[in-house]
Amino acid sequence: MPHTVIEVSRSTLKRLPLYLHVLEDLHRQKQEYISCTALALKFDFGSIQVRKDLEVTGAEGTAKIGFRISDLIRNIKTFLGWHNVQDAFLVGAGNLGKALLGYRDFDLYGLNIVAVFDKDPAKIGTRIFDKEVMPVEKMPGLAARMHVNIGIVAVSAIAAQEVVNVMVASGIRAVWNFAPAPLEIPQGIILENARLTQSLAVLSNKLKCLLEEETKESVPCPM
Amino acid sequence: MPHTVIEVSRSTLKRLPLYLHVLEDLHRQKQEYISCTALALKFDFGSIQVRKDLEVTGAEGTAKIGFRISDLIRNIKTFLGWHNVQDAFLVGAGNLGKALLGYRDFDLYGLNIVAVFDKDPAKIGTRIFDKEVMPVEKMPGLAARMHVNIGIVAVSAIAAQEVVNVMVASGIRAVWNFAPAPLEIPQGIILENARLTQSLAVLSNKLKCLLEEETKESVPCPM
DNA sequence: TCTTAATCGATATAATTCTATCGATAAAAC
DNA sequence: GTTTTATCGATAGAATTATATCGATTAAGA
Ligand SMILES: NC(=O)c1ccc[n+]([C@@H]2O[C@H](COP(=O)([O-])OP(=O)(O)OC[C@H]3O[C@@H](n4cnc5c(N)ncnc54)[C@H](O)[C@@H]3O)[C@@H](O)[C@H]2O)c1
Ligand SMILES: NC(=O)c1ccc[n+]([C@@H]2O[C@H](COP(=O)([O-])OP(=O)(O)OC[C@H]3O[C@@H](n4cnc5c(N)ncnc54)[C@H](O)[C@@H]3O)[C@@H](O)[C@H]2O)c1
Repeated sequence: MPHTVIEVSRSTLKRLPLYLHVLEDLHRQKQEYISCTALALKFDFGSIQVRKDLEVTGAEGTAKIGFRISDLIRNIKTFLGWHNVQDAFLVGAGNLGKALLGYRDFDLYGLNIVAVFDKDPAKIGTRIFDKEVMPVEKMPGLAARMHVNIGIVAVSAIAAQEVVNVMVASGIRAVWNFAPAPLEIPQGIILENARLTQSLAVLSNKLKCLLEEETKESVPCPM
Repeated sequence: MPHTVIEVSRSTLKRLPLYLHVLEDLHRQKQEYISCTALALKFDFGSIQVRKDLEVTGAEGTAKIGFRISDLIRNIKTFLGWHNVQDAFLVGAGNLGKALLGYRDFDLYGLNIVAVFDKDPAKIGTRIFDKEVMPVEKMPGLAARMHVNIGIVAVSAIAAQEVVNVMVASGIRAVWNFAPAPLEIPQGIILENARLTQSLAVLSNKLKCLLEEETKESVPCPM
């Protein structure tokens, strides 16, 4: 029997953590069930969207009462791979790198930063959130030994490609990139860009439209 | 004559900063022109996509040689509203807040953080990247006086709604939210969520599929 | 017990977004 | 000077994604 490939859109994938956060909140408040209708109220999209998204995780609801929250949480986490926390290397102990190191909730999102690397001699050897900053040269050896699959790029754009190359050579399977540069990566390695500027671009454009609309009146701006 | 409303998709808006970064890089290297074909090589989508995106900014190219890079940069920045830098307030002087304060490139992206607020008495009065942390109570007065339109939320999820409410009451027009909580906001105010976990979710899911595919062989996983 | 109302699950339709095609144009090659 | 090639700009078509509809199901109320 041919195992049918379930197509999961990127959009759906990106909505799942939104649901998860709300669901964990409700779970802490001891609520047991929720309907798609109720869940959708928290967002600016509809209940059908929510139901369709939850469907891909294999969740099953009951008519009239909805879904069991604990089931949904488990299903979403399993679907995303967040039930098993993955170890990760972080390269770049700068402003952003420090923030990521200090983020307490990554374990909820399946991520555990186990080591930090930098190339600045002034930073190497110092400790940030109880982790020693190591020279990049140590990465290949450690990656193999510790079976680390995820590499986080938090260096300047100019250095990003070089860092990724080292990561790939070290056996890293997935790269989470915070630098604004487009990176080249061999086939079979996962690359995901976390670009703040994308989000900022949407905000800026909307604000520009809003402000323009106010000064010159009757300037149409799509919202 | 009816001014036709140009529909700009969110997807297009989010790709524009990607182009911008590459273009500014090429500009520094004194390259004068680029074709959509060449630009698209940097990304995992095609040249037609690039051309269609650039079109919305009003850019005009020349057959055989492509677009003048300086024109493209100007057009994109104008379209996003990044040619005029907007002042912004940041609330939450924690790990992430500090990283944002220390980010040198925001001026390139039309953003200038002019003040920082927190509610922790231990932090109030301290200086971070040469900016004094102020109590949240001071925001309403300052916002009106300084005509600040953008508010950045970098507090814990539990406090985010409360902070946004103060921002809105202070006359903030656009909110850039880093907390994972869904926020309620009145009609007419812009809300943009910068959620790292969305990006992480895509990465995690892909990695999970990759790893599963390896252990049990012949498990199909959509990529 | 029977009716009502809310919700799920599946299917169908609509909207959006991406990709391909083709003539026009401008530079380069011949 | 003519041909060739690369690219733009516009339009048409395909694919993807979001939304609506409808019967089935289950709990609650009459
Ligand atoms: N700070 C932010 O809020 C923010 C926001 C969005 C994007 N980013 C991006 O994240 C990246 C880091 O930003 P930042 O503000 O932390 O910069 P930063 O300058 O504070 O830190 C960069 C760190 O990377 C290290 N580094 C540079 N080249 C290296 C190399 N080849 N190998 C190892 N380490 C190297 C530096 O020594 C430094 O410690 C940049 O690409 C930036 O554009 C930052
Ligand atoms: N650190 C990261 O890398 C990271 C990544 C993704 C998302 N986030 C999100 O960003 C937010 C901040 O994260 P963080 O790591 O900086 O947390 P943090 O605890 O280091 O900082 C939070 C800051 O907000 C302040 N604060 C709390 N309630 C406040 C209120 N009502 N008014 C004013 N200030 C208040 C606290 O005093 C503290 O200084 C969180 O919602 C977190 O989920 C952080």
